[in-house]
Amino acid sequence: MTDTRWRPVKRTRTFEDVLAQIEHRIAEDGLTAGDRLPAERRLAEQLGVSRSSVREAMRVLETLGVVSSQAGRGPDAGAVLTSRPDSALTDVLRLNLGLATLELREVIDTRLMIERWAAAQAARARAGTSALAEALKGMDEAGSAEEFVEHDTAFHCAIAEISGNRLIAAFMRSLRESMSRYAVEAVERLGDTSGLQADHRRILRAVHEGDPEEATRAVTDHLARAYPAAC
Amino acid sequence: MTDTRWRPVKRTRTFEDVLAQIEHRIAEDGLTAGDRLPAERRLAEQLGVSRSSVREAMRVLETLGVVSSQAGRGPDAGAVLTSRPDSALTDVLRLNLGLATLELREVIDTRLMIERWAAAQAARARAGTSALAEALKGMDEAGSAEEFVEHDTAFHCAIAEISGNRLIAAFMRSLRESMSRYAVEAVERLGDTSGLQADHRRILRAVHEGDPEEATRAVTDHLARAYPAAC
DNA sequence: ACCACAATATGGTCAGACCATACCGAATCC
DNA sequence: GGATTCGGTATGGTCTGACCATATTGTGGT
Repeated sequence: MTDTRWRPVKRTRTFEDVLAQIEHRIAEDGLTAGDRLPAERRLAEQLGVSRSSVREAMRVLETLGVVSSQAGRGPDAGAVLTSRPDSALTDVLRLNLGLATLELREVIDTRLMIERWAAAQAARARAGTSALAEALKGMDEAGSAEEFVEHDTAFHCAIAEISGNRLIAAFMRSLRESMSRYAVEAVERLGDTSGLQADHRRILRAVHEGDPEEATRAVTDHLARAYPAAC
Repeated sequence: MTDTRWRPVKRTRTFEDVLAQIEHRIAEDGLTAGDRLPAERRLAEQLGVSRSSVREAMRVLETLGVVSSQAGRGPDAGAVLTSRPDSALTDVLRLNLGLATLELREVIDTRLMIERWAAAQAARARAGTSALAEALKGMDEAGSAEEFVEHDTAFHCAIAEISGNRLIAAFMRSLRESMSRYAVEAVERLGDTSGLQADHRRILRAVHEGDPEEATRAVTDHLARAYPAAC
């Protein structure tokens, strides 16, 4: 008991230090999307760590959707700061769904919350309903459940885009992607999609005419039809 | 042109293959939180790749909140499957806010959406208002803006917990954490917190009495007071 | 039975090498 | 002079092998 000193319970791993340094530098230097980070070897030298640790930090940043790495030479090469929260959110949701720690019910409720909000906002914005009409046409012409769901996703994501909130739009896309498997199953179980299409047309009309309350109601009814067990 | 064959535009990096394999195995074997993954060296051998690639994949999985690595030996050592979407969501939001690609307005609107939903659900659940009362007391006794915000966060997160939806609760926590800096600024700018506390008491009353509509209104008014510019 | 200590399995880190990619620039050819 | 070709070079991607830190497990002595 003479030489063993207590240490902080949680030691920080090297790559975590690197992460903190990089994030600090981003805040300090006011770096934004498009700016380049130093090369891995250079960063390793600057921080006095091995390249492996820098690389692990890069993987984390890439996973979080804030850097994009590109080999080669020139202005586009190296680690460039970006901002793609989509894939990160999607991965988080998909993997946690796969581990069965989130129940489908929770995801569907979340989706309902977002769709209601987005539809109301879109009705207030009253812009760009052409994307909605196009998705509607795609669903009409769909030959399989997968194809139908694909355009259905486009329809609902377009509403979120129109709402103007990129965070919510990204979250919407992630939710749809992570549960696309279940959506296909739901459509197949339903068989007939004419009811869903009637709902879609009602939503489109409400958005086009700028009626937030009706849009909210329409979306609520739509999801109640799509997921009868959960709602 | 005799031997150079075209390759798919996007080559997959080794660690991405490893990720896919692991995710596939999770789905295939029905692994859930608590189960262990093979050791890094063993996994590398099984998949025929280097340990570095396996480690980079582990970093990604850890970032996404689905594995937790522990050195040493025994049943708790190694890579264990978990499910902690919180830190992953928080990091995604915080870093993307830091890159100024998400505007504060978008985050606040998202928060408003979630809080309205959560308050209504909590009022329907009518359970566990003791955590709310405790947070309220903490805010009363707070000596600084930081301390006030800390208990304020606890209050609002508790509402999300009561709602019973873990995904939305996790998202709420992440939103609060990633914008805690701005919350402190807002409280300091406001100076007097008595108005906020009156709002909190009104929210608590609505939840306790099981009045979803009043809870929604109370939350809306509260956030309008907290972020006057954004609402 | 207990305790001290070695063995071992695990993640964490490092150094150095080599490959693949893509730009840059100089040499070459027309 | 302009276009083309080809080597140089900076970058990320991968591998190997070693060593360290940590924590359990086994073993031997008391």
